[in-house]
Amino acid sequence: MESFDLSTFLPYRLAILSERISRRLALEYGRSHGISVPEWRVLVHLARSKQASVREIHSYANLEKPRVSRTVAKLQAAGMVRKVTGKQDSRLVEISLTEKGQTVLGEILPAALEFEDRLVQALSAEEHAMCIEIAEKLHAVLDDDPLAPMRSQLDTPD
Amino acid sequence: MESFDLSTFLPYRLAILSERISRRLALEYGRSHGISVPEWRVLVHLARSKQASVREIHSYANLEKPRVSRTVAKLQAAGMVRKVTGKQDSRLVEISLTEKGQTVLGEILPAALEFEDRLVQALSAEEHAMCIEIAEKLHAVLDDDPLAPMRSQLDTPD
DNA sequence: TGACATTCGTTTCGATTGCAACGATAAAGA
DNA sequence: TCTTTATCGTTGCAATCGAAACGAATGTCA
Repeated sequence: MESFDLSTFLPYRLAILSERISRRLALEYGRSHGISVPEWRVLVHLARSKQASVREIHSYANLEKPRVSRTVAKLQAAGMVRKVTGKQDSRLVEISLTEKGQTVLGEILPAALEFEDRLVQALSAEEHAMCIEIAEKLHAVLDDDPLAPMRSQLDTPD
Repeated sequence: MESFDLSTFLPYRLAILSERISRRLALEYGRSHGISVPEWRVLVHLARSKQASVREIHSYANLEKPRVSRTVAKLQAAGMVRKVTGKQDSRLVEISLTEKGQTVLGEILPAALEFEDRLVQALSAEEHAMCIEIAEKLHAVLDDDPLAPMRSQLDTPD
C-alpha cells in the first residue's frame, strides 16, 4: 500500500494528459470565439451530419442529453444554430448550423487542426497507429465490463 | 471543413477514453466508500508522503488549490485526515492520514489496482511501454507551448 | 526597524455539471 | 378505440467546478 505510486497509475496518467490537451485546445476556440467544449463538439457534429436531433448529438458527441439541450439553446441564442420541430415526429427537433455557425466553425477549425497536427507530428507513424490501437484495446476492456459506462456510438469502430 | 471527423481527432479520442476509465474507476471507490476522485487522489498522495501541505498536494496530485482545501476539509470531517498548523511556518498546514484514512485506503486500493491490471493486461508489454512513451512525447509538445497549462510536478519525469 | 512584496490556505462567486423528474408526443397492446 | 408503455427534449436541483479575491503569516530590502 505504501509503495503505490499515483504517477504510474494508468487511469491517472491518462486523465492528466487528456485534461492538459483539452485545456490547451479549448484556449484555441475559447479565446477567439467564446466557444466552450460542449459547444465545440456540437458545432463539429453538426458540420458533419448537417442535421441532427438532441438524441443523436447525445449519442455521437459523448455529451449528456441535458447538456446537449442547454448547449444547443445557447448556440441558438448566439445565432449559430437553428432549431425546427420535426415534421413527422413532433417530439424531436431538427438542429442545424446557420450561416453564422458555419462561418465561426470555419474560423476555429484551422487552429484546432493545426494544434492536433503538432501533437501528431511528435509521434512516429508507428506510434500514432499504436496509439489508436491501444485506445481500442482499452475500450474493449470496458466494453466487457457491465459496470463500465457505455461507449458513445461515434467512438465505436463499425 | 465538412470532411472533419471528430471521432478521429486525437484530443477527442483521449478525452473520451480517459473519461470512461475514470468513471469506471470512480465506481470502485465511490460505491463502497463514497470517495470522490479528488478525495481519492488526496488519500493516495498522503499514503506516499505521510505528510503534506495543501500546496504540495496541489502540485503533485493535479488538483486546483481551492479544491485541495475543500477536499481535505471534507476528509477531515470524515475522520480520514488530520490537519495541524505548521510549527515553524504557521501559514502551512501539515496534513496526514489518520488510522481510519489508512484503513479506508487499504480497503479501496486492491480493487483499484485490480482494475488497472485488467487494463494493462489487455496490452502487450511493448504496447504498455509505448503507451507511456507516447504520453511523454505528447506532454513534451505542451511543455514547449507557452499557452499550455503547466504540468504538475508529479508527472514530470525526473 | 518599517514598508512592501510574496506565499499559504481559505472563501466567495458565477457558471457548469450530472442526475432525476417532468410534460409532451408517439408507439404498442388489449 | 383506449390504456399503457416508451421516447424525446426540457427543466429543477443539489453538488461541483475554476478563477479571482481575500486575510494571515512570512520574507525581503531600504
